[in-house]
Amino acid sequence: MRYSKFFGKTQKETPKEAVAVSHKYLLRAGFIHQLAAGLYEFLPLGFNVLSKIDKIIKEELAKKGVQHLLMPLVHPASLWKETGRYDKVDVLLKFTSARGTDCVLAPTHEETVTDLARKHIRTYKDLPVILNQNQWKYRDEMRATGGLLRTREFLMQDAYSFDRDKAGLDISFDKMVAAYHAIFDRIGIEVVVVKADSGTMGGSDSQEFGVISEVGEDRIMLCDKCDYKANVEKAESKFEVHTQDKEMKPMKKVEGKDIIGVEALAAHLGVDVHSTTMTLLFQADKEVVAVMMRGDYHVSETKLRNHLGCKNLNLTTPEVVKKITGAEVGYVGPVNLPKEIRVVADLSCKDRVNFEAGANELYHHNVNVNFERDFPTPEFADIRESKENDICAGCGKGKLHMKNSIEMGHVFKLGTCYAEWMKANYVDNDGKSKPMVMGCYGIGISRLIAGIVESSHDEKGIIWPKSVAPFTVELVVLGKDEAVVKRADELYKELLETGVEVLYDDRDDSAGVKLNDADLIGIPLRILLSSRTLEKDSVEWKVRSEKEAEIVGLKDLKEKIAKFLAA
RNA sequence: CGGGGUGUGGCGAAGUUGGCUAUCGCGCAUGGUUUGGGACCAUGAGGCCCUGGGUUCAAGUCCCAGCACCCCGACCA
Repeated sequence: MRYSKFFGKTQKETPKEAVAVSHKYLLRAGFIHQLAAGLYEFLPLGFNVLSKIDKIIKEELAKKGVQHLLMPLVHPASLWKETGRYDKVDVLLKFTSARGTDCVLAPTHEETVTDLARKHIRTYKDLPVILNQNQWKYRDEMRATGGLLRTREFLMQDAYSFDRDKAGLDISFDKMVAAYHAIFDRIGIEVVVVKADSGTMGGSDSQEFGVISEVGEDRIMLCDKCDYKANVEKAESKFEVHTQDKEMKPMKKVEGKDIIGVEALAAHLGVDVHSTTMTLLFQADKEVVAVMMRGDYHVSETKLRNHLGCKNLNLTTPEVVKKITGAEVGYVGPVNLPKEIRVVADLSCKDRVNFEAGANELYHHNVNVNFERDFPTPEFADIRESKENDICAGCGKGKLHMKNSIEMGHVFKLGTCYAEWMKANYVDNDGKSKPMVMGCYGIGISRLIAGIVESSHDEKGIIWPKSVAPFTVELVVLGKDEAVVKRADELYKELLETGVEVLYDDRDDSAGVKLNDADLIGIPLRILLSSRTLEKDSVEWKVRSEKEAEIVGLKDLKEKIAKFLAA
């Protein structure tokens, strides 16, 4: 392609809305254009990259026996009512068709694929099967950010496995995990796999594939000694154990008006932060639950939600706090709570003696509080969010460190929940009808583009891995000299004939403009022809990811390119 | 959805207590001189100053309403 005729040129100045590096470069280099908040057009450069990734994914999945299909983006609302997700998924865009049918724009395709399965799979002989599509998704997020990092409409690879039983699911799941590693390896991007929460997807096991990056919205914990990795929501760690008093002291009520925060409170009371207690009231579905957390830790709402087995979990309103405890937020404690309130304490609270807690009385705290003597011993559970430098629960030696990560892919073992909601059954070899066991597997393809740029760029622009670059070679001609331009035109045609994807910068612009644009766009190999190189019957050879350029004879060029591409 | 901010040629910006023909840089077009890291000169094109109301002799500027976008937070199968 001749760059002079190419649609979507570079721009020198960064549009002000862009903050993330990938967003800046992708906009400036002409890969994408923003239509509206969270909605992007893929220009020819961007579309090329998208297509490359799309192809790699499909090929790698096919190798594992995955079958490709395509399902609609518009779904009848009735299907979503079957699983109950019509009212539960709040990013769901609902609309009424011109004919008056209630519809949704698909944020994911469990409903449609399960519908297909129940209509086409009859016996255990039809199982296992894994179906995949690379299809657009629409999620009406409250807020889109960071260019392609979080959009409302995005291309997603989503696969769904159907098995006879849990053992079969494990095999399908492992197959997909292996395929994902093959995909990311082939693209040439380093991913970190962490244990994650399955969220409202339901199901048990879940893993996230992420790229470590400061702009990532996910927080993951990595152990510096072993290979333990987990999403912060899920990460398990050992808490610090402090020596405790041998004897219980009498409980005492102390005033602490306008003392905000555990640090200030600990200082005010003259106690250690770890002996203070945050008591929080959560609305867990219909029940109010009191949660005790040691002052130096925070509650992981994910862990708490999983422990309680509830769907919705939120802090209660200040009105509810007042009604239940008689005090304001900030002075809640376990002592004298109404008997019917369930109390869950984090494991870090266990075995403490003479600790502090709110007194359920405005401006007052209790010190020297003790379990059993002052209030019934609550249930204990790990509901603590791990923090930087916590001791790893995996090896018990290393420290956990927090990193931000961009979630690229997510795999879930769904189990039978969708099959049960939608009656997707098969007849097993014992003649009995059983629900299919499902898994689902997704990669955000458009987000992956941003992830690649985030992890592969320099101060001049993007550095595309060969596997997904929009073109593999950029041919640059410098100067207007007729002989040079003529030779460059010829070379361009020769390269095209060998099947190399070439972007030919034939513009009548200065060297600075063209070289800077080439750096920005980030095509892996740059071949430059000028009167200077032509004199020596050669070209300049510059690999984008390397610092130094070299001179290569024109007659050796094609062979060298072939070698470069094969490497 | 709560809080904050911004809307001025394609991009980035300036525009004072309301006051003359809306300004600058980049980009674009034409001609010329240049040509290995964002060249120079000359000429030129390109504007519903987000939209709609209002105040005023006079509105890009003030007031009201709306729309869009951005940032922080909540949300994110």
